[in-house]
Amino acid sequence: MPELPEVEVLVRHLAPRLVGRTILSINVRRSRVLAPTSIRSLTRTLRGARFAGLRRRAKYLVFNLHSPNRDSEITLVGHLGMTGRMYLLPCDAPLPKHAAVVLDLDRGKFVFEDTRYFGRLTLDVTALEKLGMEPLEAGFTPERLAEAVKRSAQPIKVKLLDQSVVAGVGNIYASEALFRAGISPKIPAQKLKSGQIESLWHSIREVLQEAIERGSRIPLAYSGNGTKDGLFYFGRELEAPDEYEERFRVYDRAGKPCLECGAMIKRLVQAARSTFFCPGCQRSRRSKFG
DNA sequence: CACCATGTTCCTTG
DNA sequence: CCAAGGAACATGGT
Repeated sequence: MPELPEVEVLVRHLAPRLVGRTILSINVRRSRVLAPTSIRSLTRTLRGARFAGLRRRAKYLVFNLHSPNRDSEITLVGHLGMTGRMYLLPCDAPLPKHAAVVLDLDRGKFVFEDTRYFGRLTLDVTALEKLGMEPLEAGFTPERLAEAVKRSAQPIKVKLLDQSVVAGVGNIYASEALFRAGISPKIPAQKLKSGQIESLWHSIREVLQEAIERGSRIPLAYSGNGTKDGLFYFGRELEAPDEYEERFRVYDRAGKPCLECGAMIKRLVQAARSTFFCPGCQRSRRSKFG
């Protein structure tokens, strides 16, 4: 679920439901997800605080709260890791097996669930300081992308996963963007021509923007017993069948024909992650349109 | 049992 | 100091 588009859709969903709510109590069931914040510190800081805002930065959710007791502003940082979810439930709803943190609110409760517990909900803000450009914002230009990448010998696919360069692109959309740009994932970043950089810049934005738009159209599923509030879910069963076909053009399609040229989509491993690409459309020399 | 999984951080090596 | 590679984290699906 969680790359930039999924987090963006989640933030848009949660923000209006969360802002204005007050935290009555904090229930930490897996303290690892708070690290390096302690249970005591989180509990003391959040009790009585009210949600004032929510925004996205890369794949992070940034919650702003106000504490009336201490008259101070609080920043709470969330990350979904690989399997994290955040949603609102009625206060009497049963908790999922892997609920990591539960915040009881003045109306309902906020649940952070994460089967693998790679995610975070913490007062530690340092991760945000290391992040690079927001690909959908004005500061992201072909020139800045070229500058950020021109001294790296790393394969471009690996470079796209580096959150200090372009923040928010993950393993799925890195493969998808390179496919659309007609660029081989194996090319050393510094060897990209300016035309390819421009094409890649455009593809990154296009792929992310389209995913946000698709995610915004998918109805959210709800956990709990028929009570309809808040479980964000990106399951294929919720998507129209015709849309599922178009969701990814190369990701997880190894061995299937390329929708553009019919060649067999291939999988390779880079930096211990799977990369999917079309050997026909993504040559090492030039972009699709020369 | 084997391998795979939408992510990040830490440690080692060069 | 930096770049790059790999293991670790933890659980579940196929």
